[in-house]
Amino acid sequence: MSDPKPLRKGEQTRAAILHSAVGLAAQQGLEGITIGTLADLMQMSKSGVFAHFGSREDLQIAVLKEYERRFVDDVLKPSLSASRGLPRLEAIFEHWLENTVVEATHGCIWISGAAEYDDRPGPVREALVAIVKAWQREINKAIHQAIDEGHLHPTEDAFEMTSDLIFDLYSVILALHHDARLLNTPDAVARARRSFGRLVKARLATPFNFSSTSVSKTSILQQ
Amino acid sequence: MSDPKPLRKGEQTRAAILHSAVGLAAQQGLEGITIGTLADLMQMSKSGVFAHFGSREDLQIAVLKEYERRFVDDVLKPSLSASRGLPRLEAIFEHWLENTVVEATHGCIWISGAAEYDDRPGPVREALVAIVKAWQREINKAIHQAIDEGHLHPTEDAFEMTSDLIFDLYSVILALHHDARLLNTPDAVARARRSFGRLVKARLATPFNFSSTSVSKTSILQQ
DNA sequence: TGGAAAATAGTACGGTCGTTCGTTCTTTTC
DNA sequence: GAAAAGAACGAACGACCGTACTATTTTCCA
Repeated sequence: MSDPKPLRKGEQTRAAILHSAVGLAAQQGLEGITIGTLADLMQMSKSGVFAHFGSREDLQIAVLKEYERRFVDDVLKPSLSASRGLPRLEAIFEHWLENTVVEATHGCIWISGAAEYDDRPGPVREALVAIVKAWQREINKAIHQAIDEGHLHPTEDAFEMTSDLIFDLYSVILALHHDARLLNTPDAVARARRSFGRLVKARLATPFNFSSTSVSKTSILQQ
Repeated sequence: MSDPKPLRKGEQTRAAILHSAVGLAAQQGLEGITIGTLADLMQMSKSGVFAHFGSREDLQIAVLKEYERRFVDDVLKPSLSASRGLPRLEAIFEHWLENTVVEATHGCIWISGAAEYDDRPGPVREALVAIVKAWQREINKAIHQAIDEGHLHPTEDAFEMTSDLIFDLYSVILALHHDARLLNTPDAVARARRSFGRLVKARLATPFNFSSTSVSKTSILQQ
């Protein structure tokens, strides 16, 4: 599984450039990425930076994939230690929320990318769409598990219920990103948590007396 | 009230440029506005276009204000004919929704602008923030009227209830914009309408038997 | 440790950008 | 209808863009 090769120099710098590029994209957007500024940041020549990626477009796609890798590490993987069902769904949302607005971070490039590429066809847009859809499939899985575990109540149309919930969860994150970053609303995080609580509450399998044994003590619902 | 002056030539072209610029911004974003492309669009020289606005930045701000003017005309004003309270709130949401994803339109520049300027200080960002906040104040007013009319139920903390509802309504529009434009989800509009229905239903003053006399027959809740 | 291979630098090219400036054409006013 | 004011043009600027090419330096392995 682990690669024994001692990581050649080129791959090292490539990774370092990619690291800077992700940071740059989080501030300026994917379209804000520039070979020149990246070269300044790395204290390298433009051509030195350029050589590691075939083109600016390939660089942008590489940034998207690197961001996804981090997202999986920071949001999805830690949530898998929570038990299947509602606790895991809550963990996913909480990590997602923190990843979206935490101080160090400068915005989610999926969200800014959505605005940048929704009217601009091409490989970057396609990569972005594929990544977002993959993430929504992960949420979908977690919701279905919560139904299977008897935590959430499926309506007659289970597909509609699930996709509506994904829509609603995503919408809360989008609004959090909007309010926290554009409007600087101080309690945007609290609002997002309350919204999540309402969304789940309305879909609980056993309303108003959901047993605390099957849900973690630190459930978001109890806040 | 009406201006008797017969609208000088310069003001005419300025308005025409602004019209094109709003369309351009809706596709490419405010940062996608370029004096050159605008000049091509208008079949004018770059300097001819430029002369009507002191700078690109002033042009961007002018575009924001023009878009706001249209938004008020297309979303707010038509909703004022619905009766105060929940019917008007529903009308506002419905017009807002249609204005966000209707075919002819190419995205909402407040939403794309939020992603473009959330990390970029300056006059354009300030103008955008002021406009968004003004719109949220309008929603706030409509919600308070719905409470006063006895349609919506205020919790103990009325301020929190109101700002949470604004957050939730805005979030639905953001997710609609995201799903309809980036992901091309075919039934995004239907999902958004259902989400709105749930948001209102959970806050109704008289749950589950809300009299149809005080709410318009075509209430979104009945869909 | 020498020589092939990889990584980085340097330079240049054709574009586009916002903006400036002086000129010319058009509209308005008396 | 002439004079004043306004509107549009055309060319040029400095800056930055992505990319192509060649030269130089560094890294790696036999």
